[in-house]
Amino acid sequence: MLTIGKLGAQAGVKVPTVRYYEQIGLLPKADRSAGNQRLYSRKALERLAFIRHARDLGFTLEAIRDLLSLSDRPDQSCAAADAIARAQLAEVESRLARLMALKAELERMVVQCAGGRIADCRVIEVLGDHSLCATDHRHPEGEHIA
Amino acid sequence: MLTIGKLGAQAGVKVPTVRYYEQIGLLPKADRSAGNQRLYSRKALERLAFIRHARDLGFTLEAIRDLLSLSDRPDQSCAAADAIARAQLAEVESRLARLMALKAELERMVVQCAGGRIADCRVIEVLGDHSLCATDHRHPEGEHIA
DNA sequence: CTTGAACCTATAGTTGCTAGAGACACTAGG
DNA sequence: CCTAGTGTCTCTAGCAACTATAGGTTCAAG
Repeated sequence: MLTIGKLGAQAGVKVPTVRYYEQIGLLPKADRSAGNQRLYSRKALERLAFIRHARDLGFTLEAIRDLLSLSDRPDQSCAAADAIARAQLAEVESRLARLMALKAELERMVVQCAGGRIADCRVIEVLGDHSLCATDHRHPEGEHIA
Repeated sequence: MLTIGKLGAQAGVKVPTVRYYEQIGLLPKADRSAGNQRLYSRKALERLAFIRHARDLGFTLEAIRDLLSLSDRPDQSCAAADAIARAQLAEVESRLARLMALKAELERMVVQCAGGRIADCRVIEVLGDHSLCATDHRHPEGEHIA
């Protein structure tokens, strides 16, 4: 049995975050010691590592909740898990495309700032004029960059 | 003079967001009509477009606050603006690198899910085992991961 | 003149944590 | 056995950057 500190260290998750995951029901309520301290099994560590890894991959806690509930019923088709991962992949690809465009624009901005005065600064100028922008900045559903 | 709705529409910013920007001091307090409704000049529209564009580029509101205060004093060196833009570029490049790694891993996950049962699902499996992960997940600041 | 859209304020909710206060529990050394 | 120093407990509040809701007012069109 692990205390919350060891658990967090082994999973790479901070202690308050573990308690937070319990609070929102992503982790089950932990068993307690005689002195009311949380105790975790190896299984709990695996579950937490799963969460940690999925977070690293950019899954939302909601998606992770779904994946966890799927993995709790291992006899069903994995189509649902696949769908979640595919959606996540699409998300990542779109973020990637946007970021590459942004990188190009930022590079243009930075290159053109040659130590002049602000009045001539491309950084300010480019930011002030959307029409100079090569990127497509339409936001179909009011969503922003993560 | 524009009402808040027209302003928002022209800048591509939602009305509550405009009010929020005023509240946190990113936009100056707007003039009001006889009936207490906000009225905006062309200049205010430009300022808002600047903010919108910078947000699209991933600048934080704090960075934007700095850029705006710079652009209010156009006689100074643009070194500061350049520094902000360069920091932003570095941010974007690092996010880009991470996202590309994530994309590779997600693709691996998705490809390997061939319509089997969850028990064999790579999506779940890969998420459960950090060691299968190609990505570098080290945490630079004194975090001990076993 | 009336309807309905757009506006107003104020407050609370969102996501995914993080930080603080003040109190209790456990462990190692003397 | 005592004490010091961690680690843990609960609870509350805060962060970014909005978004949503409630309940009211103003404005422009028909």
